Amino acid sequence: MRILIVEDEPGIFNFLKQGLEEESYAVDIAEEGKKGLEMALSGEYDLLLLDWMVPGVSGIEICRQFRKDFKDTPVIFLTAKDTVDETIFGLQTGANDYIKKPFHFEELLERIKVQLRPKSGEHSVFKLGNITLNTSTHQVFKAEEEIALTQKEFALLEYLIRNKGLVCRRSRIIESVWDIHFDYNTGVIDVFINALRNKLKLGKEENYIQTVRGVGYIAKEL
Amino acid sequence: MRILIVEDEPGIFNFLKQGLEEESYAVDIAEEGKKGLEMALSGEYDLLLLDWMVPGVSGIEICRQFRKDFKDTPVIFLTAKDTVDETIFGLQTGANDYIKKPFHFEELLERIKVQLRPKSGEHSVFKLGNITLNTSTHQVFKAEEEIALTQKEFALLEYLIRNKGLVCRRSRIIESVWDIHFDYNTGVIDVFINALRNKLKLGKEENYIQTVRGVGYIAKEL
DNA sequence: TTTGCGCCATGAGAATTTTAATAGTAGAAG
DNA sequence: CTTCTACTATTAAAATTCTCATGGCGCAAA
Repeated sequence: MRILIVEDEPGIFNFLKQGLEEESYAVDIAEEGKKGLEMALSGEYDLLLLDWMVPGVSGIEICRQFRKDFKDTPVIFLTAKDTVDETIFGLQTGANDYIKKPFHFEELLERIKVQLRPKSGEHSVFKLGNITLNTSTHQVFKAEEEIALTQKEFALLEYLIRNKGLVCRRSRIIESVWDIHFDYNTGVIDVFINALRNKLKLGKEENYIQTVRGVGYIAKEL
Repeated sequence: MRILIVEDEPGIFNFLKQGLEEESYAVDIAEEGKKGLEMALSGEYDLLLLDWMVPGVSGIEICRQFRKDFKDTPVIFLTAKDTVDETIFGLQTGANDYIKKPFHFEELLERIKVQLRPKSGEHSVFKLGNITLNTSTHQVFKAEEEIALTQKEFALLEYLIRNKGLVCRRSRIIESVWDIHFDYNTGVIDVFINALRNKLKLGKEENYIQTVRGVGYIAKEL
């Protein structure tokens, strides 16, 4: 999932960029309104985080322009406490949510997830090369052949495919798939990656799940 | 967790009540403003859901009065689309969030969870009789003795204790602890309840985890 | 190119989790 | 009070998941 942040304060956008990237979002920054609008209109993004007060074109103007072309992409405003009442105007121009500064990162994350959920929920079928994964039936196919996977194997594959093309860090995999948030020190991931590669018969020609040395794994088309 | 809904339309409050109770919240309804304020001020609730347009004392007035005594209890407004701009005024008077009608139940649920999270996060130690469960160290004690539990055993016990005093339906347990949201047809819960009762040595005198025939289980003080 | 280090792959065994079968029990019906 | 039925308790075995040890391999430095 790609997120565009339009925000001029480095303290804030660096904090956001780092945090969101750790959550496996792909993040771009625009420090100024005109550039932000231009990037937003490129259509590359799944969600916009707009600062209310940004130099150049205002956040609300970006939102309005953006909405002309993109009716479904969620927009969240970051607003200072004392401009909350203006922000409501932003909501009327098509923003989906706003969050008051200072905010807890966790809360922002929740709101982002809420906004992105309906869209990702629509698609219950994901593809990776000739592999098809269906989250509603919990089935996996390699070409025409159904592959029987266990719960954890399925969950791991789903995580990798949902983040197709993005490097998945071990720590993030452990958190998302195993729900372990504390002293992480285990080799389970390797074992299950191994199991997936075997069951899916991924040889050298079909190396869809690649190792990223020192970091984790990545699922990608060849 | 106890939630008070102040809302006059039966169609809405019944829908909310049922949905939230399925999520193991305890829900009360006030169909009218004066009664709603009175109930809110009783201090029994962990969260308020206020309709903006409610007969008698207005939602915003309830919120303002309530805030005088309860600084930390979250308040969420349910607002019709065409009164959004007034709602901002509600946010300024101390509401924590609002949601536009018509809304997706899932989204409301997320927002409720967000608001309740910080409070429940504060406490990492839960008690049930002489049993102590610590979520940050992942330890469980029966009186002074530490009891070694496996992951699933711990998760199940945590779920039961977090919902202490409330009946936990099998379907909810399966969803929360096992993360299974589809055709549920298994006897795992029974097996793990059994394991917990054994490990915690719950005899007839210390029947902290009781069976609710046909529904599920309940953890309660004696 | 060779060496050395550290990370990853792999396989086997241990522990946990799940299934499935049987026995037991509460509550309804007769 | 007895019987029947449906649900729960308990146990053992099967399946999955996890740990651990060993060997292999990539990458960097010499």
